[in-house]
Amino acid sequence: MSKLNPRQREAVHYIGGPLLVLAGAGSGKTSVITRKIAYLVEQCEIPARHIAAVTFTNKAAREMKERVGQLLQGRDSRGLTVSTFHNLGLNIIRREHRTLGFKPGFSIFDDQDSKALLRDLLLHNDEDAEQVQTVQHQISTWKNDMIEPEQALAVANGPLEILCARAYEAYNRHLRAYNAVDFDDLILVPVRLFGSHPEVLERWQGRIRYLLVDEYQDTNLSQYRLVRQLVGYRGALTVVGDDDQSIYAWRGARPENLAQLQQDFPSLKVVKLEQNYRSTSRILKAANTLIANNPHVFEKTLWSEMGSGDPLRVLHTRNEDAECDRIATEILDRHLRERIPFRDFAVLYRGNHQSRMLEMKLQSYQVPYKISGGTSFFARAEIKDLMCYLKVLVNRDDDNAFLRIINLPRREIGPTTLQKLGEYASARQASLFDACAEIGLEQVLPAAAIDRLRRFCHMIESLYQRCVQGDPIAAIRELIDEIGYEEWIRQNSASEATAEKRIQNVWFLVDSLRATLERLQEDNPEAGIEEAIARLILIDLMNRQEEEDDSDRVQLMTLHASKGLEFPHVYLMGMEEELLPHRNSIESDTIEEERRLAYVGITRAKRTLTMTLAKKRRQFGEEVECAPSRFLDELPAEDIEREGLGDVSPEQNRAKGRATLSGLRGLLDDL
DNA sequence: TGACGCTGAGTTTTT
DNA sequence: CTCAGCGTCA
Repeated sequence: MSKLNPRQREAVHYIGGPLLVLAGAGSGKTSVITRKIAYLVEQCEIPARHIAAVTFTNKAAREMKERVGQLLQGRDSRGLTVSTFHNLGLNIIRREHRTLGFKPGFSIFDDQDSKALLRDLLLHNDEDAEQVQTVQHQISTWKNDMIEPEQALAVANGPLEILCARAYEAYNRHLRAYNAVDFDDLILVPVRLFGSHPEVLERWQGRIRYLLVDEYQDTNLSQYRLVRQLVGYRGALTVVGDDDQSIYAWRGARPENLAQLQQDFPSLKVVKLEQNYRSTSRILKAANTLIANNPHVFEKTLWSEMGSGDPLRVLHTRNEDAECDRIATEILDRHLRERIPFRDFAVLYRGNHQSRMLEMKLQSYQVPYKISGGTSFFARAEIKDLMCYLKVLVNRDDDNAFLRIINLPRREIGPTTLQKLGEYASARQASLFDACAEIGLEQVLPAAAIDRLRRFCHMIESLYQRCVQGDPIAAIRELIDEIGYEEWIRQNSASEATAEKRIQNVWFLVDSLRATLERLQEDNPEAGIEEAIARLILIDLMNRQEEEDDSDRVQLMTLHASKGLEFPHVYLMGMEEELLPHRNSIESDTIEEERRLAYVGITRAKRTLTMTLAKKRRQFGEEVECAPSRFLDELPAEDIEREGLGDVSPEQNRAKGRATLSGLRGLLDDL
């Protein structure tokens, strides 16, 4: 992809003012962003350190960085910022922590941490902790909408919202006390800082002289504000996005931010990328006609030069068993007959639960597959444990992390001791860690308990000393040995094999920490273990592990997870009312986002697309009749082959899959 | 601490 | 139906 098409070139070369690039699926938007960065550095002579590109995921940032590095080949890319919104926010908070009143080495609360904190707070107020999830979600929504606790309380409607608003206030107060921020704060705190300290904002505006934003349709209100603040009125901005691929409104994304740009910048230039380099024209035609049913601010029609390709197929099956069986046998068949590698197939679905039956079928036919999604690296218990040790190491006020590891491995410190300690600490306005050292504690706890607590604190303290004075990575390795963590994992694992895997994860984390620290020190020799740990909290190591594992497997994932990816052969299962337009979306009348979800699924396919649906489905124990998805009626009938409807009975249809399978035996014998 | 049984929910998910 | 989360009991 060394040649840019005229539209792409226009998007790369236009630097006269704010630019919106409407990049259809598969139109080479990453090329445009990376080429534009290179262009800015080489042709416009903007030093790389004054350019920032912002993405949503670590993976996207990493890929972009790599591609820019290739383009600039040794030329000066030093100081270039390519990061996620959250990472950028983290950097801003770190640099400005003094102004913000944070102690250095603050903690970042992830989803589970904040849930735990909320549960605590709700229980304290005698509220039932049933609705932690709801409360957490509401607080996150408020934060993304930039609503402060007081405002929330003022606007709150009904007892539930009042409860949420109160919890919000307490939650924020406690975060402060822990010297911690949550994920939403990583954006929100910088925005507030810039709002109240123009001189700080000016400094950052001077540093970021050109800003590029990817996936702009996914920005929420606070991210949008951050972009606008950083850009100021200079308008040195390129945003890339696609309103038709906005599928995250349910978590605060505001696709209308795309249209909003025209009001913010009357001089906005719009470039549409409509040539698709991925799919056959039949697939694109289907995508175009489907999405034409949504209202649009910017019209766009994808086209390609990849030839018309095979018709799309819609397979009607008797039930979900037949549906999954058909997909599994057909993939196996095409793999053997047409020599298509397994990795060229993807099966996409709306909800994670849909993968279960399919997995069983794939296993029974011995088709190798890989599921993306599921528990991420950082959600694994052993990684959380170790991360909490690291968190306490850099921020002893992080009571949450403290509580997780104080008795792990077992140190004979039970709930009663911790409760007493907690009461003492909160009366003294001290963190749990600091409270352990206080003389007054001897009034409330037996000497033996205090001794055990202090032994723990002392261990952390001496570890910290070793980190600062000597080799921090070596010190952390020693710590893991010292606490007998490997032993503990072995005792608490179901099998020897899983224990080994978990131990490997632990050492992998330590090694990642080492690598992160080294990388940070390249830019800034002053960087210490604190920075590396904070950075690590944000890095999704899972992705890196996955990259290494590029074995030949069928890919299974949700439609959401498939965004940005492409596969030669795509199966889109569960094309039914209540499933693809999901039931909740039908009820809440948010069909348009569901349609975009279907659009995303269709546009993942390069060569063939097969959609499947079942007539009946077991749901919550009972059999339910399923209606075909309305989206099927919105596809061009002339490009679609239907199977299992009318001319072929469901039984014959099922037999069809089987027949090919038995034919495979012969093929196998030939090999 | 660990095993068992009850209850209730049951989209999508990144940072 | 299936699984997580919780509480109870030995």
